[in-house]
Amino acid sequence: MATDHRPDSRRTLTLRDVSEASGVSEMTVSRVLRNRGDVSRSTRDRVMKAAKDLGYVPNKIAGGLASQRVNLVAVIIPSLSNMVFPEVLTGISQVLDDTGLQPVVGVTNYSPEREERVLYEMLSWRPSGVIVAGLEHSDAARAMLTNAGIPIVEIMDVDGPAIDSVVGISHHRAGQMMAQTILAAGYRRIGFLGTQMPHDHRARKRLEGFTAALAAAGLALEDREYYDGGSALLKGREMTEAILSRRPDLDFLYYSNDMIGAGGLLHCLDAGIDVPGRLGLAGFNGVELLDGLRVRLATMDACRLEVGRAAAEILTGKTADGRSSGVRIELTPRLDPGQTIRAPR
Amino acid sequence: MATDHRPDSRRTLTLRDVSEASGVSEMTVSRVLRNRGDVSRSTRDRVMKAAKDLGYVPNKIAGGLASQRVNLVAVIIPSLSNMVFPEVLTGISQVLDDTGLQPVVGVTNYSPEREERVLYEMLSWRPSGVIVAGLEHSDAARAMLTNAGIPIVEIMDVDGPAIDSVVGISHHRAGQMMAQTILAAGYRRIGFLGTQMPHDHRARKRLEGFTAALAAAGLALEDREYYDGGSALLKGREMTEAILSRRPDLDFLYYSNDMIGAGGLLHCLDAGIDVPGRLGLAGFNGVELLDGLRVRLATMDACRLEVGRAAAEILTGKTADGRSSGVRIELTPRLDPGQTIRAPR
DNA sequence: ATGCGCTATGTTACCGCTAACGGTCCTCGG
DNA sequence: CCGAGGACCGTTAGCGGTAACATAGCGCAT
Repeated sequence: MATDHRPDSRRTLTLRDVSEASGVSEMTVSRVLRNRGDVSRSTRDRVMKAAKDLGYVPNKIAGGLASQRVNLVAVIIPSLSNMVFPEVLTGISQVLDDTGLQPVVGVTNYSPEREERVLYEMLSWRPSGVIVAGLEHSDAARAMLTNAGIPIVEIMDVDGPAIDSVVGISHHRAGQMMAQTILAAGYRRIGFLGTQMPHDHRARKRLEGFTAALAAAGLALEDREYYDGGSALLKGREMTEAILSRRPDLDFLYYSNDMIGAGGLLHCLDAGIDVPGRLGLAGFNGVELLDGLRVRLATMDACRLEVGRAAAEILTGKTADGRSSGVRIELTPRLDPGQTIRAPR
Repeated sequence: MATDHRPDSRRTLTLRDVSEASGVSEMTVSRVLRNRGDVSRSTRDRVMKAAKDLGYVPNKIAGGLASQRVNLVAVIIPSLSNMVFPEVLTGISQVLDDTGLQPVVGVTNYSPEREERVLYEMLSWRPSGVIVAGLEHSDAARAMLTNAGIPIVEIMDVDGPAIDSVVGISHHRAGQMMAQTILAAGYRRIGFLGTQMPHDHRARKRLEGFTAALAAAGLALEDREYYDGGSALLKGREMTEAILSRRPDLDFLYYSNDMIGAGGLLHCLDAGIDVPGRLGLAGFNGVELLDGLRVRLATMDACRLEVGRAAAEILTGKTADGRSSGVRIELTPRLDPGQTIRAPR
């Protein structure tokens, strides 16, 4: 650094400074500041005052090393721009706020390599727990998680073996359920529009469940359209126009997420297409945005907030039996038919 | 914790384990793992192999205490659900990824008390820098920042005195600029729709700049509408309907953010209102979402990505003169007239 | 041979805090 | 009056690394 950052040219404060200022031992100061152990009311007040006057801020680095306990929870998610994950984070924070634990977020950008790096980085801070999105990890990442010696919660997805605890929904079944609903409504020529992300396993599983249900009815997807990057709403519009001009006979479009679904819906409304009569639409995630559209898009809620809360509760031992590992919670997504799937016939 | 988390019943590994496994001193292992100092090729390889085989993960708590350096940058923002902040974060990450520094995010929910708490918590980890949104802080928070002895960058806003460095735009001028554009287009009966957030100082400053420019032209806001919580898009719709039914004579609506602006635009389109002929609209932020609408909303880009990047560059000393404190960067927001402001007359 | 400079490695002394234990009063029942 | 037990506070010994300073070995010019 090129410049000085000691406004008052003092080195940073330590417990010793507070102890000298208040005339007690460092240990007593430590006890006061952590609110632990017996300290008389009078000394407590004196120490508190001294600490505040000096502007003392404890050093958790030193504290963590000494106590072998760190009040951090590593939260590893693929992205922050998806809106789904901030909502999960909100759930986590809600629960963690009451405890001493603090979430630290790492973002992987859907890259296994980055996940590995981020995880390594996080674990090197010796957090007291890890919440990580998804069940798919590199071998190295899996090994790190297994050997970390702390509770691990994999979230968002329950379709596969868990390392320790797991909280989420079955995306396979979610896709299935949506397909069955669509079929029950009489739609038959179905197209899919999704993201070009090989590492979005949950989207993949939804599609697998979806096509499996179609296959069970002797059907297959008629057409697909993928996108990559850019404004999802705009892409949804463009892709919808593209797929419909290619296959005007399609009677249903299944989108891998609500954002492109909303784009598609906007296109259909603008183009004067009869929704849900001639064409049905459905997305996934139950994003708040949809509430603002004139026509409500059919969607499925992935219980993001609840997933976050449950994961945090596991780490804090707030489970039914107080266990903080080996817990498995499968939530059931709610299917909201909105106004873009016609009534079953 | 109720359950055991030592799959292999070993305590967690330390440098000593690696040193014993590779037959060199702990110091040499430390050098290898940090890639610092001279170590022969052969021992380096041996140590690396041992570390990998054991699955050793360094303990940054101990390392940080010993070296008095912590590769963390505290990033303190009001919210994650605003989309603006994740984008700033992206900018920060882009720059920090190349350095050894790692961002740690704290969220304040626009509450000064929470900001103070989060800041205290963050500083207790002794980060090597702080990036904090806004110039308004409690006295205690300001004192902590001043005395932390590390570079501080306040971002998003330059209208006011900075503690150390600052990167952002002038929201006052942004509001002014928008008002002038609107006036130049001939609109005269102007309404405002915004959030009910006393602590969103940037929104407040925009509105102040906006009304100041109106006043300079002898005008004032004709009506206002505020909301609080819920889906911004929907609220935008509802508020727009409400304000227009109350004051059908308004010829322009200025929104405090793009999300409610987009909601308003959708309402107008659905209601068949002539935009921008009879009614003009404008928002703020340049969110990606707008690209997906049939009609592009007038907006102003707050240079979020650039703000994040510049802030991170200051902390890493990547400035013109290598300084990492006392830097001031004012960016100029771009006004995008979109298709909801008519041509100047 | 001598000593210099370099590379490669080891030793020592902490970093700031807390767990664990010890000590000192004081109270109070027997 | 004594000892047990509690309230309160101090002392000691690390936690797992790293900075800073040796130290050992080697090639090479003198």
